[in-house]
Amino acid sequence: MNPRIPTATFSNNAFMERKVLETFKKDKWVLYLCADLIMLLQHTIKKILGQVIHDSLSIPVTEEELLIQRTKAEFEGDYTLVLFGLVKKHKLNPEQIGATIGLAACQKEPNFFKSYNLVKGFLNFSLQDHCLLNFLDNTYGNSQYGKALAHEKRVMVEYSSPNTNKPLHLGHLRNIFLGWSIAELLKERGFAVTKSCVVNDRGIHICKSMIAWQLFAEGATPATTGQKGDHFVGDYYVKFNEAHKAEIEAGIAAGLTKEQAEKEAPIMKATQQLLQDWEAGNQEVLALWNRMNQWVYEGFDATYKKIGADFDKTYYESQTYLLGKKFVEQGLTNGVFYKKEDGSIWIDLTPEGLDEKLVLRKDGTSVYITQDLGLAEQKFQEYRYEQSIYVIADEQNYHMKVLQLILQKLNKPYAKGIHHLSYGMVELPSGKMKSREGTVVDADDLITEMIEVARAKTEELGKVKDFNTEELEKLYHTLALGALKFYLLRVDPKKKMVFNPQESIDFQGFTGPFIQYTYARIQSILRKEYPTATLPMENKLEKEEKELLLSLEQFPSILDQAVAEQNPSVVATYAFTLAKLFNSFYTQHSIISAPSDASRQLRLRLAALTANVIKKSMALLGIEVPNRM
RNA sequence: GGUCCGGUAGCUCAGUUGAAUAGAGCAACUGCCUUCUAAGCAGUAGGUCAUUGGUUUGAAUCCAAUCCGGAUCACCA
Repeated sequence: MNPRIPTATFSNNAFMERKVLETFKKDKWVLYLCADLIMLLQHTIKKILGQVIHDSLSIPVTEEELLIQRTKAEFEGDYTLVLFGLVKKHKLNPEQIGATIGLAACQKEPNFFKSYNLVKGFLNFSLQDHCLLNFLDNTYGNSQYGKALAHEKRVMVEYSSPNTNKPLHLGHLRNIFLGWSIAELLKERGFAVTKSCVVNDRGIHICKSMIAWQLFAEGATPATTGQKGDHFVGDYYVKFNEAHKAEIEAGIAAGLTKEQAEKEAPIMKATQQLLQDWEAGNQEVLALWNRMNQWVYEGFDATYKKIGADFDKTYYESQTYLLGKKFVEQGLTNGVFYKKEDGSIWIDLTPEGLDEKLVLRKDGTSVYITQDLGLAEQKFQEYRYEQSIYVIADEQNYHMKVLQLILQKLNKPYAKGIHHLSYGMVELPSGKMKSREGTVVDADDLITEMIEVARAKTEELGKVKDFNTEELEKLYHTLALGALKFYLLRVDPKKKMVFNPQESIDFQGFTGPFIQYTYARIQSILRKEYPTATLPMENKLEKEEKELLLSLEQFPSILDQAVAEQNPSVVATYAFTLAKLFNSFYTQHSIISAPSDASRQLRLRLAALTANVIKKSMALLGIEVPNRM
């Protein structure tokens, strides 16, 4: 029989227990989280210590007031209560209350706390091994570990949202990996998620590609050239810019100013004409527009498939760009907007410290913000979301602020649920990527290069010589995308990052393949032997075993943290730390040849649970793990 | 100029709801494959946490000022 475990949170029923928390982290956006209380040791410790402090010192404390952290490696213990807060608030002596609390806690729950020690204001507790063994035995075979029960909170995550005039580049990849991962993290923690994509399929940019195609293609198509559709169309966008540049130079040579030359360039005038024809519904123009967009979509789909991105709903700007006009009428009637003499319509955001903002041009056409207003409404009508997350680069911080503010002023109930997941741009050592100057790192090219690197490394190591071609291709793909996705997701989204194409993405250290490798190693053991029988509770834990277990136990709260902060790098860092802990354990202790049956059962379970958690963590980042590599 | 974001080891980054001697990876150097996969492990070296002042028992973290870098403030999207 298992020893008694001293709180209700460890009972079987507690597995179903849920708690809804409100988390405010940095921004005012409210997020509801569900935490499975069963596994959270920290929570249990707080509960016990709160009671102990109340009983032994007659001080009422809330759990929020207690600061519990993992004990630093150089001190003895597992978890530490930091006493300074209590000491300050109640003007107490840390030596005295530390001793009192430590003693009382160990006496009250001897099956939970093994011992305590006091160093300055830090009260360190060691936990009884069997608490952790119990956790391990209950969890190791559970592939659902980390998953929260479903609840009714609906969230929409919009990401990718490309223009249709050029192929996806490295910046899109950061956006896509981020958006996809956040959506999966939300799902894992019980949210009902809709992944959406807004395709900017109309406007001057696509007309540029169209005009260049008309002028220079001589009827060529992706089919006749064998080129991927998005690249094909992107090439004409580049050709437009080359032609435009030449015409500008000619204009300047003829005595025009730069601005005049840009505007008056024949190819630019033709492009504007094309846009007007498009808006007027010119059949021929629409046919070409449809045809070229179709080429692009085929290209995008191939890339999405390759990187494992998917969407539940796609909005096309051509179908939604007029929606916002209703808003403008509404806002005019209730006085939120006002009309200037020339007929243009504005909103005054100066009371909020922003500027006056145009919402409708004097010719009655809508601007960028107008479209987004309409689309927000459309999304809400269709999905009744409580939160709507926009994964958009930080250059649009102002735009998103304005969008939310206008919706608030219009009293839209969904305004407060709008959240801009703002991420930093990916730059090159030479600075920003510029598609006009051809300095972008193309997504497809980059993936191809990564696959080559994966192939070279794998061949060099020669560990999978028995793999057939198909298995090898699959492995290279898994490793290449693992390296790339991890590279882009391991850093805080809001920080801009520099990508150096010269230094290829690593396969060692803090990387995807390092973690994949750890997983493959574990699988190699589990193929030989999978844990059976029962786990003897008299096992004494080695230092490395305990470290691993304490880390594994934190997994659900790591996921909550990632969701609350909207930050997959939290999961990436965790997965890396976990893999490192395992590798350290692995080199010091043999699993198959453990000193006893009891120990072997323990270590097999540790290996199995580590593999599960690694697999789940990586899956939430969109990264697959191989059984062998 | 207004607003916002950032500055931590040679490089890339963690740590920023204040807490023990500021941590990883890469690069450099030293060890470890006859034993479950060395894409690994163990170790050495590397820091004025941009600067200055303040709050505090305690500051990379909070406040103020300054310096540097970036974004944005379009009848572009």
